[in-house]
Amino acid sequence: MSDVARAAGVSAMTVSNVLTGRRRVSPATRSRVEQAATHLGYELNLTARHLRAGRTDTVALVVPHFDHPYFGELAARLAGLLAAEDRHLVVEQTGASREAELAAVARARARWQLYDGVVLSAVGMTAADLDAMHTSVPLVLLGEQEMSARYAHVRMDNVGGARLATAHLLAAGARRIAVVGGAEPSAEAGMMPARTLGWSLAHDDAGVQAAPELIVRAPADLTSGRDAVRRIVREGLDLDAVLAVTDSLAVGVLAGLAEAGRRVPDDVQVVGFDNLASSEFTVPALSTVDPGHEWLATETLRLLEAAIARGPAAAADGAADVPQHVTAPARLVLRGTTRDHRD
Amino acid sequence: MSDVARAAGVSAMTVSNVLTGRRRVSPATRSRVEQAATHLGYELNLTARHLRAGRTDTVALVVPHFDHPYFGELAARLAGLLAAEDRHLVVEQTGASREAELAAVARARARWQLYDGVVLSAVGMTAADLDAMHTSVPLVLLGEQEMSARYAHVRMDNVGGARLATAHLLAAGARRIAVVGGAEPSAEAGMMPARTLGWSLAHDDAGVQAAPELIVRAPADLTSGRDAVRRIVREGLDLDAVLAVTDSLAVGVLAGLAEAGRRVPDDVQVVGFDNLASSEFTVPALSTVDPGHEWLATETLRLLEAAIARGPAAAADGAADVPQHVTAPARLVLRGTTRDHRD
DNA sequence: CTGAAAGCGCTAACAT
DNA sequence: ATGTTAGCGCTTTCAG
Repeated sequence: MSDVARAAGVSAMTVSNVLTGRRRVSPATRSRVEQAATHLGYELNLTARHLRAGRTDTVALVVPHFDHPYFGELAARLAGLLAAEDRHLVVEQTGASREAELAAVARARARWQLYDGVVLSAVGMTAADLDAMHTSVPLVLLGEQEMSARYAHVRMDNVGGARLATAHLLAAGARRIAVVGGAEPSAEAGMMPARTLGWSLAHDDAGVQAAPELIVRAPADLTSGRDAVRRIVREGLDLDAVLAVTDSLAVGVLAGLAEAGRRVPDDVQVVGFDNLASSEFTVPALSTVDPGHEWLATETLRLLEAAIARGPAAAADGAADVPQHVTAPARLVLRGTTRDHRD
Repeated sequence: MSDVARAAGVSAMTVSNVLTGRRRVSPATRSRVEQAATHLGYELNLTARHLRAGRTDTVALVVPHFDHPYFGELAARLAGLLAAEDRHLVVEQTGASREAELAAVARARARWQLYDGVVLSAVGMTAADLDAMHTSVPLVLLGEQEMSARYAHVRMDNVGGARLATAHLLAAGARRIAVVGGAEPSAEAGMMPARTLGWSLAHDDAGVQAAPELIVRAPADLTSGRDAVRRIVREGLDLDAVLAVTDSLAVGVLAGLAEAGRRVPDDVQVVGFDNLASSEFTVPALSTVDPGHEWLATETLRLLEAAIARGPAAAADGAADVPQHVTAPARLVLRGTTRDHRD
């Protein structure tokens, strides 16, 4: 920068002023500076500006794995909202497992200071892990960990959404509903247990006995969805519907059912959860639970703004002005993998 | 940091030494420092370190849009490779259109200095745009722009891949092959023209007349794939196969064909291009061109390393040691949307 | 093994 | 409208 200043015959301060536009600079000087800058191929050093300013106008979204469409969609939404105020979004990855997440978070404490705020989507961390994590960086948590009082938290209505979906299947006549990606039902233990709880509650609501052997454990990916169906078929389990706890699983389930020659929705109905953009385009089109994407993104940023406003200092202590915990409203999207109600 | 130093009764320098491990520190001092740091909740300021060091150990992948599975997969691969050497990957988005890309690139010149190197995946920029873009940041280009001599460039074999796929369709008996996402055939004008050229050349190879009315223009997304089929059906166009220039389009095409009651592959065969992870799970499973993902990621980083080693200074001038341009080898992956050869 | 000084490149605050 | 000074928080270099 001083090179440019020298070339233009002014001080570094004036160059800075031209670049930021913060102070009035006479047109003549301005153009001399601009010429000199172009001529020298000068590029502002943001690292230095950030150090000086103590802020970076950048928010990070930290996700378990880059390669998951859900986070891509979320990132795009957040980036859109941030761009409107001239701020940037960068996406970083932790690495899915609890261990990887903890390691990443440990390393990240320092790293996150590079950002004005962080949206952390943690899948493997427990509430205890979160409490052990101290960071002064304004943070919003996304996901299904138990609430940590120290950080703002945005979550989906997993129980409600799964309950809605299962209720629809039951109303459409299904009586043997497998929950692929299921787990021990619980509102507290993560996404899979919560969605399984919704499945279970819907059965109670309808006065139908839920069959525990239809809880099919599976990681939330495409391959596992197909494998789950193969397993079900191999074991000769009777079923007339599937609640897949994620759309990725549902896509795998559809592939598995096709492979097994089961017709969807005539023989087996399927409902997913997430309403990914691609889910409208499966054959048949996937019925699914929409977790309230827009709402989630907007609310996440609102809470992050609040955390940033509270200041990095306050982020760590349970200030009077407590971080909020909100739940997005889920909504059922009916397409071609379910039959109509019979009522 | 000076706070920690004071609390531990040492100098800031010693704190730094404890943190970096670069110099020997006596165990006693080390533990005093560590205690003080934990006690004060001290977090190293990376911005300052980066300013001082002139490097950030971070590489950025800049993509048109977060919400595209192809880039998610690429990012995951690059992150994996980088993590092995304790370096970080962040993903940023430009915004798909040429205008957005140019604006982003203009703003980005300064921004990219935050990184040791940048992998830029540009879809809308022309060679002229690239030449107009001066940056001292080590850069590798991904995509189908004409080669810019100034930057290393990794591309897919679009022409070869599409030619391979089309040849297979022709050999399997198809004679009316629509190219969805097609364009004026050309090796120079971007991904769509290149893949359309492959389609055209395969016809020449087989001595079959390619029907120009079967070039169906469409942006590369799911909806457009379905819309393209709807248009084809509405216009009563005769066809027995589709080359979709991306897997996303192909998925939309499959949805459109299902909607129109055309059986795949009996009535219409379909081949995509990209081999996304999800493409194995369509019904029927999508036959597609694999652009050599692994190879692409590895090669990209190799070239980026070279650019970084050449140094930021050299990035701008056409040094003796010229940046390289490489093309990944494409491979046909046959699954359920194509019929077998009849030869 | 530890410390003091200096500076990375920028900009707020205070001159002029 | 422009310049001077000082300092953001770290680490390299040179001294002890």
